[in-house]
Amino acid sequence: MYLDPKMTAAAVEVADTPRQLGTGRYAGTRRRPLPPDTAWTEFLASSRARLETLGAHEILFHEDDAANHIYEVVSGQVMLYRLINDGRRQVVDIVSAGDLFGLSMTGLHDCSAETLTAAEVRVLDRRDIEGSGALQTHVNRCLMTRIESLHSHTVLLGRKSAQERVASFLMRFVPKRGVVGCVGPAVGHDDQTVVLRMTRQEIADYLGLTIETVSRVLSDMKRRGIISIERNDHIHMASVCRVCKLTGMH
Amino acid sequence: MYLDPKMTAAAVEVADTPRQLGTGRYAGTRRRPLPPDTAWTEFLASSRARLETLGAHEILFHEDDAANHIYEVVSGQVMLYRLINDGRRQVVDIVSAGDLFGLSMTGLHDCSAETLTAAEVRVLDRRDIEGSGALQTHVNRCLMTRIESLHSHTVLLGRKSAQERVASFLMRFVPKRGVVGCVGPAVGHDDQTVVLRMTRQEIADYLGLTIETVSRVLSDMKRRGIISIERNDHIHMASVCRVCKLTGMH
DNA sequence: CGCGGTTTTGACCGGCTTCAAAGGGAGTGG
DNA sequence: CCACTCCCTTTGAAGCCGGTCAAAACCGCG
Repeated sequence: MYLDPKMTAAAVEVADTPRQLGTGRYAGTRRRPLPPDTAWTEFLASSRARLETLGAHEILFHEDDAANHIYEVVSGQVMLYRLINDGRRQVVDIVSAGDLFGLSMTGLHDCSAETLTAAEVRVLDRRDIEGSGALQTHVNRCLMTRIESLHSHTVLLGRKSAQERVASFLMRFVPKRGVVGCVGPAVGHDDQTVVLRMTRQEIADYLGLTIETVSRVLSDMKRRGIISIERNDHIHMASVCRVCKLTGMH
Repeated sequence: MYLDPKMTAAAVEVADTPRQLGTGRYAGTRRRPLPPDTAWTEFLASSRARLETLGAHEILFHEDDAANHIYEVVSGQVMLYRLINDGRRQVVDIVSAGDLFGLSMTGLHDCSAETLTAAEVRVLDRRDIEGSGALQTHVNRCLMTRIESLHSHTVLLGRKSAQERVASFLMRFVPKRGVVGCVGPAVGHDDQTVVLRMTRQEIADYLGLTIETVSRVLSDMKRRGIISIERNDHIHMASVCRVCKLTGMH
């Protein structure tokens, strides 16, 4: 049911790059919390928007379906993925509370959307937001955030080793570190438990790896005392800082 | 000056995927030409927008620079890239005529921008567009297009072999095929010459490969009669269709 | 012709995939 | 409570793709 072996990331010369860049923040999205957008919240209150409550692993739409609605994650997480004909899958994005998804320029969805966890999703008619400029401003901010997140993920897929990918992935779930902007090495002891609400297969498809490699990297980190795993989806990091150092950003 | 070896893409089971997806179009952006946006063109005419004319390999901004302007490509191509501290580089996007770039949610650019070719770029003040809803609509469309393009690139980096990446890259430059939406196998003979306005290093950094691998793949395609190379940046494809089949989308 | 840059080619190696089998954990039924 | 199944995960062994390092070829250009 599968196939194709594939590649290797590269080490790269940056010969003529003119200057050294700024502080090396973690590659996760450099997002800051969106300020409340009154036009948007008012719209939600008055509109025909409906709130859907979904269980884990429910599909919202498929690639190539007509894109007549846009979606806002209220709670939980949703993954967006693409398939290629021979069965390979790539998870292209993971969205959570406040994120918009399902917008399309072509009229057809360019990927499929499936909940990772139980989730609430607000479904809006595409045309309802197309009219209003004030709403577009909010949509805009969400799109820019997604783009910055995709840029980070591009670097991960193009240039990071398996270990760096898994470490980066773990850091995604640490509040105030990684994704939201690292606040620095954090004083005192610095342990943390993250809950992975994804199967190994989903993680692998997100990180551009195989299920076996993800498993091996986690086992190796466990062996080295960097993490401990309980119940398979609860991962305890003895030192967040140590994991962060493995991401390839420091 | 570099380093890290890296990974392998994966073959993936898609066990519980409910249905077979639609037609396998090429993974390049599924973009269709934007309809003329009168609000936008009027704005450009009346605004303080300035048009900059640049040579090849000029830098517009660096990662972490303040993002006070947004940019519109008028002609030529611009690449966006990120560096990680040890020198690895990943080109995260390549933009051309009509595309906007340099928008940021955080106030700082999340990547650097450098021209690939001689180019004209319109530079707009960030605040000039922030006010107007009508303009946001145009910005929105551009952002959605970029996101769809990034999704395609994510699949390429996460799941494609070196040969598939290079073939996909070549198809990018074939008008009416790949990027803009494949019009099908094309009747009659179907040869085409594309001009690569990028060095091997830039191509490698875009495709998540090394310079040597890019070179080897191209040599191999040449040996097999699929392409011929003249003057190093002119690549003649004997049959576009044949190259397209190597992209991994068919 | 010689020189500096990029590109190509070669030989080797290693990380990740592949293929295969063993190990858990949860649910069901006796 | 235990046996059994199913599914996911982990572990093992082997192979290959692409990276690494190094040298040769190419290509303007002075």
